[in-house]
Amino acid sequence: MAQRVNVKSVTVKDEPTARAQRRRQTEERILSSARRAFAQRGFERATIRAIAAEAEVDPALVIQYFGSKQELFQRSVQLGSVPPLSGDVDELVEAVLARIGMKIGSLPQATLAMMRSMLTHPEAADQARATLDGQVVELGSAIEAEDADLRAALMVSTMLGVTIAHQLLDLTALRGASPQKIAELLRPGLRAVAGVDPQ
Amino acid sequence: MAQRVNVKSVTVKDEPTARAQRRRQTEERILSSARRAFAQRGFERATIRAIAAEAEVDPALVIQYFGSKQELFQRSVQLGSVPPLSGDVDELVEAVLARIGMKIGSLPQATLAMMRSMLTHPEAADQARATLDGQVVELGSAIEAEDADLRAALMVSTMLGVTIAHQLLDLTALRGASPQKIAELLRPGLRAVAGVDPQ
DNA sequence: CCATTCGCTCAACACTTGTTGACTCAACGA
DNA sequence: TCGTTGAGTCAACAAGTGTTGAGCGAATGG
Repeated sequence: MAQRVNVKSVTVKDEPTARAQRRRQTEERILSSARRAFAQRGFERATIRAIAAEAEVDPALVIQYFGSKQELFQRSVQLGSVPPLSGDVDELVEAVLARIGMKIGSLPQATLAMMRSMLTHPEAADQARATLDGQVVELGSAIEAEDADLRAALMVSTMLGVTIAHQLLDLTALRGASPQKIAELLRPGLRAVAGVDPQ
Repeated sequence: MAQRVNVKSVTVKDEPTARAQRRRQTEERILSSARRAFAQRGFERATIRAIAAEAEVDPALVIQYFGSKQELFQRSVQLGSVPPLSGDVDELVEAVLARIGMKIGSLPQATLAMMRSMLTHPEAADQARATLDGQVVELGSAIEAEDADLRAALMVSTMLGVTIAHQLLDLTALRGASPQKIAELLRPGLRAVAGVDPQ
């Protein structure tokens, strides 16, 4: 149970002191609980008390570490950098589909927290809008057809809708569906919206 | 300002008494404020006090009339019957598109309230899931291709995504877009998902 | 005309929320 | 070894929430 810890930091460099180590551990534990809570209850229903309880920590500590519930939320939804899409339209569509095929069902809690809260929490809405707008621009600049941005926005909206229906609403018809199957059925439609022959 | 009212109910039948009339008026006024509040803040952030204030009424009256915030919400999201879809696949796709073409931008507050709350309010989620599941079945039973229900679910999800992105998130690229244009761009994609040649 | 109904308000309750400041005590560094 | 730092707790506060019960006064109807 008790984990042995170097007392004097014998090794050469920046061996983190036991205290700092412990601090980062609890901080990470809190963040993890927070992400889970925000992801499945949304910003308003997730309470600091519940988060603290799951992290086995006093509520006051959460505030002491993160400043406020809002700041905790911001830290919670910060996601590891998403590699930017690139290539021609065909490749982009495939990339988007692959993202669904692989990642749906295993989306990071940060993303789910974000999506869960974006309709009711104004700051989450702003951030979501910014993120989605960004993807629209990325996609749009590769589309040659007229109304590139509008088409891109519709593609993004489609993926958004499928993700919400599947991950957050748990639509019955999507419950058992395999991500690959979904991607496969979506492909012709997405290609059509992107303005290339559906093939 | 003062509207003349029959004192003795001279006319033959069921002339509503002034009191009852007044009551239904305030009840409707409260419902209207509630719908607006739920639609733009969501269930948790919409407060009874704010609703009552906008309806120029005491908060207690809201509870007295509707029982609880939850019951008020249920009454608020009850929407006038949606005509069930019917016909073959082509007609169904057109009907769905027409619904976007006409109604996006002028969706009833009840629907918006529902959608706004469905990710964070469990009861709203249940009701939304039920409604969407219903539409999936309607659509699915008309699709001849394999995976009819899955295809139907993807169509419904697409419409859901577009509506959310347009009405609730206010995506920049969708901001100015005309509903007809959106429907037009969506058509080939939807037809593809429905399993008919995109044409 | 008068007793009763009933729309409506007022003030308060009970509870939950985020947040704060004083405090404890083990780890730390010299 | 000893003073200091800092992780973590405890109890409490202030604000806001939904909800309740007593009460007022006008409409009602006999």
